[in-house]
Amino acid sequence: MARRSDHTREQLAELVLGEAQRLVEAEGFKALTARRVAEAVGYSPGTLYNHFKNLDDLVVHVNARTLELLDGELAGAAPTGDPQADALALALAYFGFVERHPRLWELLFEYRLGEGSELPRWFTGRIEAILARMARVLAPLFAPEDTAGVEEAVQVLWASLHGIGSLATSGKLEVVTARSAAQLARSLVVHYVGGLKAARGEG
Amino acid sequence: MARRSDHTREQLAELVLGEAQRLVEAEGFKALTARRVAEAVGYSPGTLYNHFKNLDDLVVHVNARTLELLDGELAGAAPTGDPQADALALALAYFGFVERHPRLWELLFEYRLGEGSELPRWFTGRIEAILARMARVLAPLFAPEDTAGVEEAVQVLWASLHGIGSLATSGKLEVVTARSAAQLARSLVVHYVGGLKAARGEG
DNA sequence: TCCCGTTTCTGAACAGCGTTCAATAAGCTT
DNA sequence: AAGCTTATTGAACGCTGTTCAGAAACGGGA
Repeated sequence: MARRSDHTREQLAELVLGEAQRLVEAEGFKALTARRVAEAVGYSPGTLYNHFKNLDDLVVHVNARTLELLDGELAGAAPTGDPQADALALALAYFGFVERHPRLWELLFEYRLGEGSELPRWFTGRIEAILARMARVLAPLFAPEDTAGVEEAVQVLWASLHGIGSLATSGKLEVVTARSAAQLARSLVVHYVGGLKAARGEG
Repeated sequence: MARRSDHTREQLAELVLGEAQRLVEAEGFKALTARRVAEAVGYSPGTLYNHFKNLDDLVVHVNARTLELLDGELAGAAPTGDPQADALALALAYFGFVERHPRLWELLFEYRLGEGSELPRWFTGRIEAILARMARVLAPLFAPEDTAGVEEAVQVLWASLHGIGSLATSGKLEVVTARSAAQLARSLVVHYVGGLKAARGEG
């Protein structure tokens, strides 16, 4: 029996999250089972349920770490003030992350939680922090009071990048063509933001 | 024991697909289990494996039906010759379908097949037929010989619509705001196609 | 040092999953 | 009616998430 003095509560929770992350990166999220995580950390399956409500809860916490990673990646794309160039830099940084951590990205965005599991507020808050990065670079395209316009554009770009990543990681884009996800992202950002600029120029 | 004269091979396969579809529409794709489908059609679980290679195979066939439905929906959006208006009509028809059949759409695009299951060619062919609809309405925006340009634009729009649908059906967009998927699709199409037009005007 | 209350961990158990396959039943042909 | 072919069965295997009574380990006081 693993003795509880081996790790403090928090150490064990971190250990579990780390092994879960490793497991997903190595074998995809279908390998993330209670028994395999338990084996990896050297505790019994039941112990996991003393630290996480259920597997969905564990997944959410792994995903929180992934969001941290992603946010760090996006922080490397420093805004220049040109919305089109900055949005493109964010999009390319995003796909740099997807390419480096495809399976963590899958767990973050493709894993469907069970019916009983809602995303906690602290989690959606972290997503909003990432969206705020995009909002900042797009803001110059809109009138200062038009926050709804910025929000809409951010959501369109965010969802669209997500779609490109989704089809790319599931192999459903390569089936149709070998064109890379990053190239599609470039086309999306260049022309969508171009369309926004054109609309603003006319209005 | 169900007697084999109750249904011909094809009747039984159709019966299975119909009940599987009903099950998904009613309870989501997590309810699509071999035992429940078997119970619904009045046969034993093992019988399913005489008609389908495995559950993934069954899912692919249900999805083929869904693609049929979707294609029929999109056929209702008759092209007028104006790329922007026609692409928008296709996108709105697409989300009309997503709203009417969210769970079939989930099974089609969010269900991940197992490692051993590749999408059959007849299936990807049907998807390409749908993409061809979008290609036809976008073609006027490009030089006649620029098929690569059309292809890229089609894939960008297809993947982006997918992303909007994905975040919408998983509830990850409503969390941030109540703005509807269709409104985001409208913004995407209007400004992306607008950007394409602007780029063509300059080039 | 011993005891006791508290916390933590265990591992067997339960219900469900996809899938396989020997045995069985049903239908067709002669 | 007998034989042959095909379809169906349902038990079985190894997996899954999750629960919980019992056991083990710890911390504090006597």
